[in-house]
Amino acid sequence: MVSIDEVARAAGVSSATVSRALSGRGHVSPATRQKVLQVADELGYVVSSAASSLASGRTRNIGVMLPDLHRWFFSTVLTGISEELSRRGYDLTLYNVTDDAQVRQEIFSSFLRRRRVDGLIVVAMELDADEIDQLTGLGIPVLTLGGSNPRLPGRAIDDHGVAHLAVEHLLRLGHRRIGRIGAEASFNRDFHVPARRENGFRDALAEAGLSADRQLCVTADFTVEGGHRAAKSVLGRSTSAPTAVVAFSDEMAIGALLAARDLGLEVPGDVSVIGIDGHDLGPLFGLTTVDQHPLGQGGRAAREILELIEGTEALPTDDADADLPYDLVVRSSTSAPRIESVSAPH
Amino acid sequence: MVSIDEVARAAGVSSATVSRALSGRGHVSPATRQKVLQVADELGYVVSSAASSLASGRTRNIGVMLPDLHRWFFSTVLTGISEELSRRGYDLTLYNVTDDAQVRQEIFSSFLRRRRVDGLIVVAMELDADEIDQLTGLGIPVLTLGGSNPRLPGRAIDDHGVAHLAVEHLLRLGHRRIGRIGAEASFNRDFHVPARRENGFRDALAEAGLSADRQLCVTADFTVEGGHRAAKSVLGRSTSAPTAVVAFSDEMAIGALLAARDLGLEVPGDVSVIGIDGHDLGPLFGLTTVDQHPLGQGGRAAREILELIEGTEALPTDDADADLPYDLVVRSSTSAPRIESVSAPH
DNA sequence: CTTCATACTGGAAGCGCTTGCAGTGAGATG
DNA sequence: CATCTCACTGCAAGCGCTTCCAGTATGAAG
Repeated sequence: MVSIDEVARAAGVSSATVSRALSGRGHVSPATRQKVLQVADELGYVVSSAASSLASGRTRNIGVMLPDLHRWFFSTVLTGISEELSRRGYDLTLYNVTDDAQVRQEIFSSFLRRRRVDGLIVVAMELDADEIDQLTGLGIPVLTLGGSNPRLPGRAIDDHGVAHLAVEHLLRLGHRRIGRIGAEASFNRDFHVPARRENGFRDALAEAGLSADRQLCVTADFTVEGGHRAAKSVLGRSTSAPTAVVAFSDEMAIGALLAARDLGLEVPGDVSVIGIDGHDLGPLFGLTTVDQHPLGQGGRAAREILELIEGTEALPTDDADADLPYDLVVRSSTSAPRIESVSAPH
Repeated sequence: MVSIDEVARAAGVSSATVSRALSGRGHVSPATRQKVLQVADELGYVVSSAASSLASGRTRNIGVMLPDLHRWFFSTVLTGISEELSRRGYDLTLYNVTDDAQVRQEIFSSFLRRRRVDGLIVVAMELDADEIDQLTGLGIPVLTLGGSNPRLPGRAIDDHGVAHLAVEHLLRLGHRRIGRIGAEASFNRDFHVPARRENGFRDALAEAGLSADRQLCVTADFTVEGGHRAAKSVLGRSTSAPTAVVAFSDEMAIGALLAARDLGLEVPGDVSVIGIDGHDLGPLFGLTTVDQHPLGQGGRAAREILELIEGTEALPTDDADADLPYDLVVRSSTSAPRIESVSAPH
């Protein structure tokens, strides 16, 4: 492995100058820089991250903490983060927090404290007070994504608004009996997300003079299987089945679509289904959804954490509280309910 | 941030002894070790990875390179690796290689050369000679998974055998017109995998005195959507449609299942479908598959790379060439073909 | 021509650990 | 009792960079 001294010797300068030429910090004459760059390239010199980190305190590495690689949303956000970071020359260290409490504990008390990262992006995790203390005690920028926490800066979509929009869409189509596939509170994941969506769901109904029918509201675990199971119980009702269902994730919505088929129900004829996320498979299933652009969220989070780290100027705080964008994408899984359901004659 | 010297002072020993007590290298009396451990814990001391790496040459960090986080197989393997590594106190740096040739080039020529990792696991990637040179030039253990390469040690399933087993299953059920959803060669991914499965497919047919019908063999991109599209073209044939289809991934098989439904075909009545992988959603779809246990593959790869790095004994080479295990899992997507197809009267 | 500011460069002091080496003391051996 | 062995410990030299500081040269300003 070639060291900075070899480059310095070959270029006829000091190692200090090589360091400055390569990092862009400090003054180096154009000619010298040119020469150093060329020599470094010829020799295949790449700075040792350990030595550089130790001397400078910078690691050029970002940590990403998330609760479950298997959910589409997380792997998509991670992809977005990863692409942006590699474009900017940063490495990515993954902290995949499992349901094992001891592993989780270990991540907070040991892994993160090795000073391996310059910044941390925490995706959709519910953190307790101790954990937040540990994160703030790290002395590095921490950004949350999709799980807002008053003590930590971060971005999230307006979960209330997202659910509200989904329900609104169904109401506008004329639905009045609307089911809901929500989510259970989970040890690892942010339980505020389902709670806020729940409120959006209820408020939208309330504004239309309706109230949520407890029997049409079930919970699942954000997965296709969970959504399938939950939908079966709601849609399989012999009496007063809903004419539409809103699922709090696209994966659950897809599960609901499959459940409807299994039950011999036509979508959207017998029942409309709307999800939240913007899943890749949405087009294939014709799924109407509220797209929250997870890939873009990841890229944006990456850009913002780098801004926090490298930013010469102060953070654009005016922009800092802006909610992330989301859009209703109408496909073929929603339509007006069959005429007999629209208004019950009295 | 507390340093090793502070721990040393508080414990009344030298920093050398603290280092030895915490790392377990060298001799430390039980009493001293006890004391150091206790003090370190009280002070919340965690070793600085940069300083430790620079001094020792070890990083306690493993790199994982894979071509696409979105495919179920990769995120599952990654989960398996991640769990095992965190259990062993290792960090994980992710190299998510995109289709962008420049990004890929950059990963090989810069990112990997920062000496940030003690070992590298390369999952299902096709590497050219230059890239392999660059990997071997890293001076660290490199392990491939699911994309065997003669110049790099690694594990893979017997792809020929896997496809052979899938076809065998269909043949045993009495199928004779068997379609195939294979995969296109891709810039990033290992194109030997589809090629070997193709051979397994053909050989199994040949052993039954059959040959592959070109018109029933299509390719896709390993995704649900791709499988859906491909299956539509094969199953939608007005004449001589296959009675069974083998897909080279479960995601494509699921796509095929959906396509069959869209076409009004019953599975397995009108057409049997079998996949390869062991996808989480297999049970939900009743998908018959050849399970290759990706989670276990990840864990095993992690264990092996650590063995390569820390291993006191030589690698158990007798075991080194063993293929990874796989199993036929029969569910409800395969059955005997309808009687009229079994043997055409002449 | 002198004075100053400024661009550029090199020397050298760390960054916070690990580990080779040497020293100490205690138990084992003859 | 002398000698040896060996577990234990501390000292100090790095690991390969970054960056402060000081020194030189150059051009501008007075």
